[in-house]
Amino acid sequence: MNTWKKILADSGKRITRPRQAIIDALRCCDKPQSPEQVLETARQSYPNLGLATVYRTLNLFAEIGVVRLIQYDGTIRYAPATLGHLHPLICIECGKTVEFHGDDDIVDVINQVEKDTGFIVSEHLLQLGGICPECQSKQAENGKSHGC
Amino acid sequence: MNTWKKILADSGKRITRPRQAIIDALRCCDKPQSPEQVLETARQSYPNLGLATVYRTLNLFAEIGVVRLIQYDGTIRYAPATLGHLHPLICIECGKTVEFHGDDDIVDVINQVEKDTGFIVSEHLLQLGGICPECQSKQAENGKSHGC
DNA sequence: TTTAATGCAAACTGTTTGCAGCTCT
DNA sequence: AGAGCTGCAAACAGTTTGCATTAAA
Repeated sequence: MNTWKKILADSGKRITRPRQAIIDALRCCDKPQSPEQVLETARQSYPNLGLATVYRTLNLFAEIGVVRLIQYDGTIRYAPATLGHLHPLICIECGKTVEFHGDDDIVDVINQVEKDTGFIVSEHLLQLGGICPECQSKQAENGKSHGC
Repeated sequence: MNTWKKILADSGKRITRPRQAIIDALRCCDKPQSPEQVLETARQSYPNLGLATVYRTLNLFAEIGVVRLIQYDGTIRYAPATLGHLHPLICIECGKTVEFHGDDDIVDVINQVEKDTGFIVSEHLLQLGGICPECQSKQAENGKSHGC
């Protein structure tokens, strides 16, 4: 069974067509999307979806950990959250987002910071940005398309 | 000379009373603030400051690197940016923000990620959250005030 | 059948913009 | 003196909410 369905069911929420469409929309594209973009994409499979539902659903999904908020270009966007604690790596050319697992490594940073500041660190937000392999190739051969 | 004044002057911008008040407001409090909060604070020293000016000034300051945007509680707030590349560490109890220097340490993470993903990593966003020493003491002695 | 979830539209907040007057340099 | 900056108010965009209806369990 798909994990998000299980999480929803376990928290007493319903699995509905709109919610399916929204999850699919988030997954279809590698980029983090704004609510408006999610609406547009999701309407391809469920045409009379409403924007309010998108907002309500994204908030719900964020609460139960099915999607994650990403600070992207000064605004907050949404991307599916892989289980476990992963961090987004965003291509600054095409917006493609992949995830990486960096927790083990930043433990050192956190220990150092705790020692220096006296804080007890319990949360962290880590995002990286760079150029993905595809865009590196494109740049090398001077192409300049922007795909989704 | 204060650094922000130099940066402003060097980019051909003017040093005005409203801008002074806004910088002071950001510095008076350890917490990252919303534009509305900045307005309120800054009006204590410059009463007929307008909200539009706060927005324009914060945007300008962010562009030239005098303030930094911080994702705090789902919204984006502003804090003074210390020169050099520092990261915010935010107390989840009282909101107090201090900065730490973690670049040397996350170089390892970045190297690993580049090897794993093929990305060339050029930017990073790192924020930590936790409990500051003061709030640890307060918790220990069961106090529960929320100061600024 | 029961209650959560939805779609629509209206309300609301936060942010940007146009413009006449002001102020830094 | 002149360009940049400001305050005000109006415009705008993004997000939330109320309510009658629909659909999941």
